[in-house]
Amino acid sequence: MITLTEENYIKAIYHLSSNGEKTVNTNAIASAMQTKASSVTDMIKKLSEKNYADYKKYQGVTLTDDGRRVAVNIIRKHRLWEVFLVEKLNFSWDEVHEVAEHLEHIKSDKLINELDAFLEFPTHDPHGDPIPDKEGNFKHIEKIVLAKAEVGSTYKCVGVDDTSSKFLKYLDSNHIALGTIITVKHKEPYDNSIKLTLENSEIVVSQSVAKNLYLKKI
Amino acid sequence: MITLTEENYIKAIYHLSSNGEKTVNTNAIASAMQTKASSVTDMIKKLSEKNYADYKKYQGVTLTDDGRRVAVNIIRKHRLWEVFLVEKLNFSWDEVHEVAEHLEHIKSDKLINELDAFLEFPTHDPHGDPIPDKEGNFKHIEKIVLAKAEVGSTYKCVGVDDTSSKFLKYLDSNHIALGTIITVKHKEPYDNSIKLTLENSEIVVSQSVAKNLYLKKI
DNA sequence: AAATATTTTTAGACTAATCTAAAAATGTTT
DNA sequence: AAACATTTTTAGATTAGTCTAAAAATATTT
Ligand SMILES: [Mn+2]
Ligand SMILES: [Mn+2]
Ligand SMILES: [Mn+2]
Ligand SMILES: [Mn+2]
Repeated sequence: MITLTEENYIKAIYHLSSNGEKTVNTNAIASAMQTKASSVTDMIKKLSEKNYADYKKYQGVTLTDDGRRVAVNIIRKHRLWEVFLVEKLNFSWDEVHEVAEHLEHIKSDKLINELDAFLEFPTHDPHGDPIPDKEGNFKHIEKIVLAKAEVGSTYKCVGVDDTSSKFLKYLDSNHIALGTIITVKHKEPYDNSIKLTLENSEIVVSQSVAKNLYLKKI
Repeated sequence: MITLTEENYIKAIYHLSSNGEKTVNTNAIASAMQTKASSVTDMIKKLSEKNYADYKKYQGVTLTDDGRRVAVNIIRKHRLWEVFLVEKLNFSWDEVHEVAEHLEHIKSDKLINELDAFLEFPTHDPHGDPIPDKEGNFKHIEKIVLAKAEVGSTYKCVGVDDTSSKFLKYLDSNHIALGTIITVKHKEPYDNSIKLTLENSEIVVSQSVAKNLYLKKI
C-alpha cells in the first residue's frame, strides 16, 4: 500500500528530476513540499525501502522504474481531472490545480480510464501539459520559453511553467491563452522585458513572465 | 479543520442515529467503522471537543447541529458522485460505493455544486437514496420494506438497504432494479420467504432479501 | 589543507489514529 | 442486593508524518 504522502513525494521527486532523469537533493524536495529537510530524509528512506527510490546517504535520490511508474500515473490522474474540471464543470485554468491535487489520489483504475474515455482521450491538460496514456506513454512537447524566443519570430502559446492562480489570471487579463499567436517585437537589454504583439494588442511583459510562458514556433 | 477520519465517524453516527435523531452506542459505531470500542471512545471525545457531537461518558453520543450539517454534506457528496459514476462513467450500481467513499472527502464547494448542476440536480442516487441540496434539505422518501409488504398488493421498487456488491448483483441477476414493478403473491410462514411476480417472471426471495428491498405502493 | 559555510542526517519529541489489556461503569439475573 | 455479564473507558504502545536542535558529512573559501 502506498500512502497519499508517499505519492506526493514521488511526484515532487519526479518533477524535480526532470521526469525521473536526474538525482534530486533533500533541500530541493523540502522546499517543493513545503516541509523540513529532516522530514524529507525520513521519507526518502521509506521510499527507498519500498523500492520507489534509490538513495545513498548525502548523495540525493533518484526514482526507480516503479517510482517513475507511480509518478506518471498520478500525473495522468491529476491532468485528466484538470481537463474534467475545465471542460465539464466550468472551472477556469487557474482554479483547477488545488482540487486536482486531491483528486489525483483517488485509487480506481476503472474510474480514471472511464474518465479518460468520457473526456475523449485528451492529450493535454488546461496548462498545455501532456497527459500520459493508460500505459504511461506521452509525447514530450516541443517548446521554448518566451525568455529565449527570437525577436521578429512568431509563435503559438503552448504552455505555462508557473500554474499559480496569480500568474494565470495575469495571462487572462492580458488575453494570453493556450493557442494565442504571439510575435516577439523587442527585447529590452536593461531588464530583459519583452515587447510582443498579440492578435489585436501590443504588450510588454517582464522577465519573470517571459520565463514562465512556453511557445512553439509557427 | 476536519479530518477524513472525523468525517467518516460523523457520517457513521448520523446513519446509526436515523438521521441524527437517536443517541448512538460506542459498540455500534465500532462495528460500523470496523474498529475497536476504545478507538471510538477517543474519537467521540474529540468530536465532542470540536462541537460536532454531544457526549456524556457511558451514555452514548448524539450529533450537534454542526455535526448533522457535516454529515448531510458528506452524504450529498457521496450520492452525487455515485450518480456521476453511473450516469457518466458506466459504473454499475454495485461498483460505485467504494469509490464514492473516497470522493466524498474532496473539499471544494465549487466542485460539488458544479457537479450537481452538470448532473442536472439529481434527487436520488443509484440506490434510490435522496440527495440533499446545497442547503442540506432533502425529502425523506416514502417507502416500506418488502418484508412488511401486503400479500396481493403491487409496488414499485424504490430503494435498497444493503448496498453491498453481493446483494446488488443478486438483484441484477433476478431482474430487480429501481422502478421495477413487483406484486407480492405469497408469504411463507415457515421461513418468511416471499413469492412475488415481476414484469415477466415469478420468483421467491428469502427473508434477508425481503428485509433489504424498499418498495412504494402504487 | 585548514577554516568556514552549507547540506544532510540523527536524536528526540509531538499529534492523529489505531490497538490490546485491564479497570470501571452499567445492565441483567437470580 | 449480590453475582454475573456486557459495555465502555482508561492506560500504555505503535505507526505515519511531522518538527526542532544538534551532529555529521560535504562543499566552498581562503
Ligand atoms: Mn497531491
Ligand atoms: Mn496542469
Ligand atoms: Mn469515506
Ligand atoms: Mn448510494
